[in-house]
Amino acid sequence: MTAALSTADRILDVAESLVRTHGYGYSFADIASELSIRKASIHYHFASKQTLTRAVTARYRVAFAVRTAEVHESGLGPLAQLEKYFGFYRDALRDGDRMCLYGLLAADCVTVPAAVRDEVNAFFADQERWLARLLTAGRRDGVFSFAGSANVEALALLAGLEGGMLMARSRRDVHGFTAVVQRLVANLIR
Amino acid sequence: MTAALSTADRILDVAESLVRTHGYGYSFADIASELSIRKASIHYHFASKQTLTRAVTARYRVAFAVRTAEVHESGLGPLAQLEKYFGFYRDALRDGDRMCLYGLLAADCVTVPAAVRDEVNAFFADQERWLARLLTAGRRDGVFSFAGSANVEALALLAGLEGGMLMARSRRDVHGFTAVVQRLVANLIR
DNA sequence: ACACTTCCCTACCTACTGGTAGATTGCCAA
DNA sequence: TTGGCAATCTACCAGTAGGTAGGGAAGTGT
Repeated sequence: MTAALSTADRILDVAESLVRTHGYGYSFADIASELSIRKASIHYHFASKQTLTRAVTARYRVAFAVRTAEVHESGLGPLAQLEKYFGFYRDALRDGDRMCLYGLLAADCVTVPAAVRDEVNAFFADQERWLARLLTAGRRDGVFSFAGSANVEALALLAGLEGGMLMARSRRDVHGFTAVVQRLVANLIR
Repeated sequence: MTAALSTADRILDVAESLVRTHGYGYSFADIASELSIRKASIHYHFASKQTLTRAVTARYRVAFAVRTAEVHESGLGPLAQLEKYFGFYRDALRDGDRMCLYGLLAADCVTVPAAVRDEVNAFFADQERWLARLLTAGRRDGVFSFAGSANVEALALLAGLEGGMLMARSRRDVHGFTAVVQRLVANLIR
């Protein structure tokens, strides 16, 4: 039997979903109505919007770190690991108007408080590190082929993923994202 | 002697700048204070936020089309044309917190009115078409090398550009964008 | 039985949003 | 001189934003 979610967790869930559609422009009123509670109750659990948003980003970042670590320790080959990793993004894009939490918050980086922006950039740094390690290992094994630094290649892949999600969502075309991802992979293994 | 800008043009200029920093979350109050006029005066020239935003996007899209057409007719080789094209994005990212108008509006695609979203997607379609044509010509001439459809390759390049701008702005790292762009080019010509 | 804590509520605040009504100003033509 | 138009203003609207003060209900430990 699963324990009922605490109010704080339910707030985090809804907030995460709203950030992934509206970015930092999400509203407390929307969370409250979704959960059939009052706005003031949210402030009991999370003092401010900044606090709540940071909690959402931190939680998501940890969850993502767990999943990528599992892939790393899976014993799969570099190519299979990369495809699993890309699958995380594709899954995030599916169902509804959601996309990557951090991509949207990066778009709102002028509005977002510094503490949240730090969390966003920390996420990107995490992903860059993880990808660079995988790329380095894959090149050593002769699976991947690219010129220059693995860090830049990792950054380029991330840019392709985030930009691909952004455009696919706007155009309501998930297939376009899939095609872009396939191309990113193809460019690495040829 | 240059004619003084009309109020409508000055509103468009400021609105464009604000959209490129805040996305659709820009405000009439900010435009008014920047121009030392009242909010109501903006509504005299542009009936609604939707109208103004669409005017901004349409103007920008035409201006961009003119610049890309100039590159196309410049007589430059495919590689030089591509680098000039990428330069447009790099320039847009420079000075301040601005980035590509359409990338930000795509991020706000849930909030943005349909008429504006159509304009955004039309821009992406323009760019995809222009790039695909250049890529096709470049591959025919033996300058570019890529597998599969030129349309998908064009989409992947656009995704890399938009995502690269997004991340570079959030991380306050224009150099990272430059590195990503160089990598995009390198992946094409090897 | 009592105090304390947790949790959520009602009611309210100030600031700001896009938008409207109507008066005012200044120019230009008859 | 006067009428009319373009452009801008003041003053206001309803709606929403995040946030606060304080009350009440329920449970817990003593």
